[in-house]
Amino acid sequence: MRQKIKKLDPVKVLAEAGLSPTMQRVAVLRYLLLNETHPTVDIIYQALKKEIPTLSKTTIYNTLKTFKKHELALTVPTDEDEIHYDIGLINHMHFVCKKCGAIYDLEPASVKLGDSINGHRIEHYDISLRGLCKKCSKK
Amino acid sequence: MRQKIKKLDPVKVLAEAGLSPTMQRVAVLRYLLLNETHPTVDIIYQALKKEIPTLSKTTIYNTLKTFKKHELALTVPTDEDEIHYDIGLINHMHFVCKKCGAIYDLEPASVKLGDSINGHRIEHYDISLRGLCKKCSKK
DNA sequence: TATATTATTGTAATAAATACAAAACAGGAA
DNA sequence: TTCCTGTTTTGTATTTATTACAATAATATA
Repeated sequence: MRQKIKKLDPVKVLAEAGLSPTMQRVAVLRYLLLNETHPTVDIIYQALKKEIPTLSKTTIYNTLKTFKKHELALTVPTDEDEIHYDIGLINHMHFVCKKCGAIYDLEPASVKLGDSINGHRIEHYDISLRGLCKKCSKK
Repeated sequence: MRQKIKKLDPVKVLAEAGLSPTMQRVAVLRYLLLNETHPTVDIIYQALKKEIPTLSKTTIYNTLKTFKKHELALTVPTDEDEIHYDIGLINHMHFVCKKCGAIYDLEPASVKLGDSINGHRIEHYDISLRGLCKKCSKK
């Protein structure tokens, strides 16, 4: 599934989301499309500063917040204090290793405690749903 | 399911986890058992300071970290910057409202985008698995 | 009781994230 | 093109959640 993702054109994806394709947004989106590393804000900033020397960290924060609102990016819950981001164009499951902290992408599938997926043993899971709650959708 | 949880004795639960039942730990655990509010560190601190005036916020941090390691507590991924905690003795699903931020407990069930559960419309989901990854379990 | 280990406290430090205002940029209209 | 308006980026200053650490207190063990 990553292969399909990697071929997407950041400029087109931004246009479809109704966002102007500024150099900074294109760079951040391309970084998310091409990398499976679930980067933090700082990792993205350090990487892109090389190609855009005037880049500001605030821009990365703004851009990711905008992407998240438009569902182009999402945050991966981990036990660390820094927030990890991933491309949001497909639905993932994530496996986070308790020991080394590595984050793996998995195809959505039903899960049970004690099962293994791709050799990763599931000791715990969080299923977190988002949307409009009953009260808010009545308004 | 909350009803069963509420009747648990914090002292016994701590003993079973191999943790000494200090006044502070009992208070934090009881708070998590009795409240369905998915509190932050600060909310717990403000509430317990009334009964334990010498309480330190660092203790709440330490205690929750210990609880998490022993799987008595878990963190609920939200889009806010403060971490929300919940009792970890049963497996939950959580629904987080994008508009009002409310967090609901749900019974684990299979989910599909666009479905509704208890009137809450699922627009997005994160399935986050934890455990030992393939590499780490080989060592 | 005495001793060793563990837990708590409070302050100081860290660092992630935000607020804000100025400058730069993009896109549309004339 | 040129002007105009709203949007985006930038950089600094600020906020605040979280951690580090060392001293004190409490707990468990012999």
